[in-house]
Amino acid sequence: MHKGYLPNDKVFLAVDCIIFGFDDEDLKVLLVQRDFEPEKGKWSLMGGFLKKYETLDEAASRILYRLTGMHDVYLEQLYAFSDVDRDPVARTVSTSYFAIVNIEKHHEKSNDNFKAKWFSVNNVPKLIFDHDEMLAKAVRRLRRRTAINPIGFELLPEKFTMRQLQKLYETILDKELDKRNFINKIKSMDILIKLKEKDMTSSTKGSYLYQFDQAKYDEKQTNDFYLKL
Amino acid sequence: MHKGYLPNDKVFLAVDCIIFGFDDEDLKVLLVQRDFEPEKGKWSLMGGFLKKYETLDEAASRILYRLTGMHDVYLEQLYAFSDVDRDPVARTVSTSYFAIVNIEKHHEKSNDNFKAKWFSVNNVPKLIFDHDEMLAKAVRRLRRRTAINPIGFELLPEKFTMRQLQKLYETILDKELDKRNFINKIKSMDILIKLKEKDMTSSTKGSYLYQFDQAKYDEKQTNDFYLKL
DNA sequence: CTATATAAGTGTATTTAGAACACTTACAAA
DNA sequence: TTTGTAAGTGTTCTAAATACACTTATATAG
Repeated sequence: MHKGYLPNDKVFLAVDCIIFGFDDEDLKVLLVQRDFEPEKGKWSLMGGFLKKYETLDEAASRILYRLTGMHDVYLEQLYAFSDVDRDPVARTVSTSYFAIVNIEKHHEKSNDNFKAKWFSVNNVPKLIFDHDEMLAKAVRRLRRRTAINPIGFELLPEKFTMRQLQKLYETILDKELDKRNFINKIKSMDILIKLKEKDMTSSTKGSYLYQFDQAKYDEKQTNDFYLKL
Repeated sequence: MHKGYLPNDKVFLAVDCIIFGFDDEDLKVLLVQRDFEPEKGKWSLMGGFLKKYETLDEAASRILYRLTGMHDVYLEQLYAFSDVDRDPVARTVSTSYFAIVNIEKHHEKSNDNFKAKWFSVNNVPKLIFDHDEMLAKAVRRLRRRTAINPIGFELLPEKFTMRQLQKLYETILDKELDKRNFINKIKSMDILIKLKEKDMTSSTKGSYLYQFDQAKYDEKQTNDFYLKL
């Protein structure tokens, strides 16, 4: 064996996913109830082990797909957690990823093999191991990301109203925003398409629906533009 | 063994350190010349393997101390790199850390067991494995960090002039800053102590020396304040 | 059919923060 | 005593962020 590569130093490398969604009311996180020991019955993030022939990104995708049936989801590496005793079974380092998924789409495809449930991030049960810490870190990262890069669109249905979008940002950032200022800022980004259709469920007057313009967004991405709220 | 914990899934977990310094001219990075295979003789980041009974942070500290003899250095976890073939010897995932050290202090304590050398970040040799990518990511992170949090003070001697500080920021951010605007912004942060002493080396007039006020800084840290340049 | 209630939609004025800009000063060396 | 060098210092202009209030469309209840 080569210098330094001592088989005894090998450890388990896990991947845990913090999966965010939004339901017009709350920012939610998808948790699973463990059906195996240790901590059977407790709530936890969806996780798994890194396989020999995949990258961490691939492992995160695989784990996410296994639970939600969804591909092409926004996924971002968050942080590697490595407390020596974080996992009581064996020395395991876990690299956490956060994902942003559309709850509607998720409900169509969800995998019933897992006992999974959406929880409001403000009302999450005690999680196993250091998963609370992971979740807290993910929420902070999501807030910062959202303030820089409009990734939040992933959380909305394909067609949405300005008020839904505003509600989403208010929920993520956990602060109230002014309606007019918000609309102006969003319009100035120029990445939305205003549709002729109206959504009539929220008011008698009805409110216009918008669509995210992926092409324009990609175009702008190159010269780093950003949104500050 | 418990469900999912398959010994065959264990991997090596390395830690690589991107060590930044500043010498009044350039932003520098400390590299080591490998004296063992593979890639013997090539330049690389200082690295090592995670031991069974330490966290990643502890491993990074240990590795940094081994090379520089320095404790209490700014260290931040950067990113976990996991390409399947990134290390030709064995499947190894590497968590990278970036460190900010004071070059002067380093020179006093440096460990001669390693062939280490400071390189300007703009003029770095080809590195082994994916270390180029790690370095590039670290530079980006350092830029963003510096624009938010005044961590750059770690790179300066204990007493420094405004022009040195400005030069440092210009170097990190890779753009020129206006002298007066810079001073105003720094002063408005109120985390520096202006000394009676002057530094006479840079000009005939001499320029006042400043000191970083750790106490005031810590105080402000709580309510997240930041610096935008 | 008229009145009422509800959420949507819209523009301007004020404040604040960022950027641009040039001359004077202290001192050493010629 | 003159000259050269880097330090030090405020104000104006511009752009961005914020604060703020009334009108409109339409369904429903009286």
